[in-house]
Amino acid sequence: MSAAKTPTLADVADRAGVSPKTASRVLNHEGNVRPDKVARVLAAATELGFTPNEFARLLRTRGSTTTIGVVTADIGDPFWTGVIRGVELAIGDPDRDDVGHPQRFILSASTRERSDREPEIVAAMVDRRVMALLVVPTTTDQSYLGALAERGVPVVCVDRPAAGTDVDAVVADDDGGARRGVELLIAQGHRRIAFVGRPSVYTTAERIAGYRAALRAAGIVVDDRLVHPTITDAASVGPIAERLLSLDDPPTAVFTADVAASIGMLACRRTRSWRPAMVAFSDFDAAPVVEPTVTVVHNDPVELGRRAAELVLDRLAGYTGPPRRVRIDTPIIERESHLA
Amino acid sequence: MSAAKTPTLADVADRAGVSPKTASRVLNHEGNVRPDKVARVLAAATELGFTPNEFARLLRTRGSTTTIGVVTADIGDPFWTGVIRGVELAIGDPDRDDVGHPQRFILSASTRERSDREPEIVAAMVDRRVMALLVVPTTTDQSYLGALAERGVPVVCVDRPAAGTDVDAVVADDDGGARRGVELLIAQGHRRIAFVGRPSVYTTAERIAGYRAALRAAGIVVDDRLVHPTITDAASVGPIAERLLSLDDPPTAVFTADVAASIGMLACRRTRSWRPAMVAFSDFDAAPVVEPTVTVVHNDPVELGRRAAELVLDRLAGYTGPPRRVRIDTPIIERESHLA
DNA sequence: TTGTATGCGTTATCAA
DNA sequence: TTGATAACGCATACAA
Repeated sequence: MSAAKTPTLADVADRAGVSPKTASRVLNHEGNVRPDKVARVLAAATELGFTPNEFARLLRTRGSTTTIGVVTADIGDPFWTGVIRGVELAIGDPDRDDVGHPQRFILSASTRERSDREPEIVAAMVDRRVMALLVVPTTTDQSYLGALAERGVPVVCVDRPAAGTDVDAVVADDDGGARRGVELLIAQGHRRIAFVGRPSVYTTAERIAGYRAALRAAGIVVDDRLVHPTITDAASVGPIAERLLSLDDPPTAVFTADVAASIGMLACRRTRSWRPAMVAFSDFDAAPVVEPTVTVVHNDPVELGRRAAELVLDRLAGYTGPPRRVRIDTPIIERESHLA
Repeated sequence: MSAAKTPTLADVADRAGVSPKTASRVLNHEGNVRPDKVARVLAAATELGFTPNEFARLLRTRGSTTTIGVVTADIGDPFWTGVIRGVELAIGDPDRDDVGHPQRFILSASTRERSDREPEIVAAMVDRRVMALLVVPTTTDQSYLGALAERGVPVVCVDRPAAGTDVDAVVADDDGGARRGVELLIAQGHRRIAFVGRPSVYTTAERIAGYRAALRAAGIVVDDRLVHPTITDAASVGPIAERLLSLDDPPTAVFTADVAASIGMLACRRTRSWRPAMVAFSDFDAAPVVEPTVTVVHNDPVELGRRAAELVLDRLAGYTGPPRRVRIDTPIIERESHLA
């Protein structure tokens, strides 16, 4: 509205009766300025409401921003906002050694259904000179990220490793977590254990692998009719439960591979007479308060984001070693639902 | 690592054998360039891997970014990430009339415990020339936002109105929602109804107001020993439940004012023999699947964020009217827990 | 301690 | 259709 042109450093200098350079010195606390001029410049800056133009500054200093780019998959899933929360926590952590760092920001965008936009979004973020990038890979090829890392932009993949290139990555122990979860059910004597979850390129595959490994180790043959990595939301668990129940030899236990599957399964327990034992991948708010309380494999998006941000901060702090892989533990939280 | 200097427009122009301006024309699709030169420039840009320096461009064009700044309170609360999700959805909505808009981003930061940082963060975002600002007010005075709005930066407050200035705001119907929720309990014959929730400047006050209004309207005198806007997390509900139960005349129903209170209350129901009727403010994943299913006042952070972003987009599209207040409905979702 | 001249990478102006 | 030149706002090098 008001066209009141944003005041520049030159305006401040004029008003203070000094040269632009002196004003710059004052505002950047370089010292070597007479106290009275310091006062005049400061006063002028306040009166004018001067705020430095970050673009001009960064253009001149060839610096990068204090911003970390975060590219997630569909933002509709609270899991990814949990990751963002973890990044927030890490970059604002006062315990890190680089105290007095400037305010850091998160520049976020999600690919939303169209994973082909992933490279575009990354490119746009690089144009905006983000100081680092966190990417949840959704495409089948992240080789374009390698070029970035070589250009000196720290890149970390989250939740899944990058395909086609070797960059830092933070992933959860999907395989091991699923395996331990299913083992818990096997230890209760179950031999017919269903797998229910949503389809996903990497993580679901890993969890299915863990599920199969646990069964194989126990000498149980995998029945593919029990494996349903096909749900879209909690509601879609209902029909799957029907099909499972209609089998000659229905499962006596269920491993739910994500929160949606778990919520859906709980709904089935309520509305149907079916009461299978249950272990869930990913903890959720209600798990400790429903009846029975739900035993889960803890999969913490916040921790994922936090560790990823820490890898980034390490690189920004000077680490130049080879790409690192961090695997976040997925410990079992034993509650009641795995008991027969 | 590799110091491979980022190629500039001049580099592209050199390689294509044209002037920088011509290269610029081509890259910005300004037209009026001979086809063969267009091809040469495009080829050179690709070969060099040229990406424009956004800072230089914005400096020159005096433009603002395509970024919306979002300042939230403590990012530890999933409610705020829900708001961010809503903003994401709105700014990426292909149904809006401004199709073909450039990739828009969210620049986010949270004040984390220290609400005094709110103005600093806003200032830093303005220095970064965000095209608009969404703020969840945490301080007691947002008059500094008024100046911003006058400078032409669209500002929208989310969840709570700004104090000390009149800017766009999107808030939930906290008062009405709480009132309707409590009325539901009164209709079931309850007259001793407790209020449990976390302290908060604005929203909790509104919800308590609704709670009181409902009681007053029913001729029930408010007993302050039943009002506990003091929890910090779900676990802190336990001691409060003890105190409520130790009263001569314990409540027969509870209104939980936020998700933490609701989860905490569910835990109390499990671990104690106390089974009060219950209505909760804010829906949560497990509400439809616990026993009994929880009747809630629906408070949708995603909708809050979405509407806020829409106000912003309206202003960016040219709306220059007076500040608007949007109140998001908080409809009751009747399930079972309100029944005695 | 202070100021002048120059350049960062891009676009705008205007003349050719 | 093209290109030389200036300017955006700031910081750096170098002088004074």
